[in-house]
Amino acid sequence: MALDKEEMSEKVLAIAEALLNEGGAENLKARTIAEQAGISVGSVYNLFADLDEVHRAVNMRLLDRLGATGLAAMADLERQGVTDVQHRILAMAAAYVRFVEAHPGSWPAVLAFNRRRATRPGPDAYDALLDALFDIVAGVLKAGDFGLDDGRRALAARTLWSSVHGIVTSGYVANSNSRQTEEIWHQIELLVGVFVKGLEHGGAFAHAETKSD
Amino acid sequence: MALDKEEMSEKVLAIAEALLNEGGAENLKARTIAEQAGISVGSVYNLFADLDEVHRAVNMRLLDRLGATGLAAMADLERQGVTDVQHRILAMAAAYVRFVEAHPGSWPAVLAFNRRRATRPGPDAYDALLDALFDIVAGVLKAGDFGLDDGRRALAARTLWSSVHGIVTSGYVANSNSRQTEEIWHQIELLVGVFVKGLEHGGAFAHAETKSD
DNA sequence: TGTTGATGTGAACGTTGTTCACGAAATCAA
DNA sequence: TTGATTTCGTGAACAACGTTCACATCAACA
Repeated sequence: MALDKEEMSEKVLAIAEALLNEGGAENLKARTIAEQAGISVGSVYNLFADLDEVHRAVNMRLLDRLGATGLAAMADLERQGVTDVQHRILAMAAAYVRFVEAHPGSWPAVLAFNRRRATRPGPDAYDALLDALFDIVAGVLKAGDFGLDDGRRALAARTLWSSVHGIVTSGYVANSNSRQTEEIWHQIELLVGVFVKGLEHGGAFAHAETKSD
Repeated sequence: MALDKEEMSEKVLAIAEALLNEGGAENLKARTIAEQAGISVGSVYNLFADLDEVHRAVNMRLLDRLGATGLAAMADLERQGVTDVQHRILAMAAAYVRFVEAHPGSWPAVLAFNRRRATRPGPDAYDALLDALFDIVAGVLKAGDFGLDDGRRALAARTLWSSVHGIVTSGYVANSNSRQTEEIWHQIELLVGVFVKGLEHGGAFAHAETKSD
C-alpha cells in the first residue's frame, strides 16, 4: 500500500512541478512539498539532496516532454506529406510556443535555473536534452535545399532556435496576454520567413562571400 | 561631511550593482548592503521600500546605460560615414554583447527580474527603456531601403532585437567562455546576414505575398 | 533652552533551506 | 522466534534571510 521510494519521488516531482507552475521558483518550498506529499521535511531530503536537485529533475522532465512534443509535431507533418521547410519550422515553433504557454510558471524557472549553473563543470544531461532539440531543427533544415555543409547547418539550427527562444521569452516580459501571443506569432512568422528567404539567397555566407559567384 | 540622502542612495545602488554582478540576485542581501555602506539595516529600508525596489533601480540604471552605449555606437558609425545597414546592426549587436559580458552577474538578474513582474499592472518606466532600445534598431532599419511601412519596420526591429537577445542568453547557458563568445558571434553574424538578405528579397511578406510582383 | 520632526539604530519576528539525533520498522543470522 | 543490524522516516533545532518597529539620536526652530 505504502508508496515505493521511486513512486514517492515521482509524487514529489509532480507536486514540485505544480508549485513551480503556480508561483515560480520562489514557490518551491520544502515544507509545502512535504505537507502535500504527506511526508516530513526530512523525508524530502532523503529522496533528494536539496531543492536544487528537485528543481533540476522537474526541468529535465519538462525539457524531455518538450522534445517529445516537437518530434510528434514533426511526425504529424511527415504523415501529412508536408515537406515545405518554412511550414515545418513554423510548426516546430508553434509547438514551442504552446509548450511555454502551457507552463507559464515553470518554464521561466527552467531558464532562470539554467543560468545559475553557469559556473558548473562540464556538459551534462541538461545539454544533451538541449542538443536533442537543436538536432530536430537541424533535421528540418537538412530537408531544405540550401547549400549548407553540416557545420553551417548546425549553426543555422542553433541560431534559429535561439532566436525563436528569444522572441518567446522577450514577449513574455510584457503584460497583456491575448495580444502578447499575437505579437509573438507575428515576430516568429517574420523571423522564419526572412530566415528561409535569406538562406535561399545565400545570406548565410554574406560576409564570407567569394567573388567567384 | 556626512552623505546626503541621495548620495547615500547612490552609494547603496553602486554596492547593490556590485553584489548582483558578483553573485546574482540571491547575493543581494540587506545586511551586506548595510555593512558595506556603513549604515544599519533599518537605514537601507529607510532609503528603499524593500530589496525589490533596490533591484529594480539597479536594473533601470543598467538598461539606461545600455541604451546610451548603443546610441554612442550608432553615433560613432555616423561620424565615420558608415551607412551600411548590416554593418550598423552588427555594431549594435556588438554593443549589446559587450554590455552583457561586462555585467555577467547582473544582466541575468535583469531578465529574471523582468519575468517576476509579469502579473503587475500596466506599462511603466521599464517598458519605456526597452522601447527606447527598439527605437534605435528601428531607426537603423529605416536607413535600409526595404519596402517596409512603419508598422512592419517596428515589428522587424522587435524581432531582430529579440532574436539577438535570445542568442546571447541561450549562449550563456552553456559553459566555456572564450569559445562561447565565438559561438555567439557566429550566430549573430549568421542571423543578421540572413535577416538583411531576407528583407531585401521581400521575405518579410513571405506568407502574405501578392502575386502582382 | 525646550519642543518637534525627521532619521538612524539594531533587537526581534516570521519564514526559509538544511541538518541530525532519535526511534520505528524492516531485514537478516542464528 | 529472537536478537542484531541496517535502513528509513521524523520533527525539533540551527543559521540566515527579509522586514518591522519601539526607541535613541540629532537638527532645526521658537
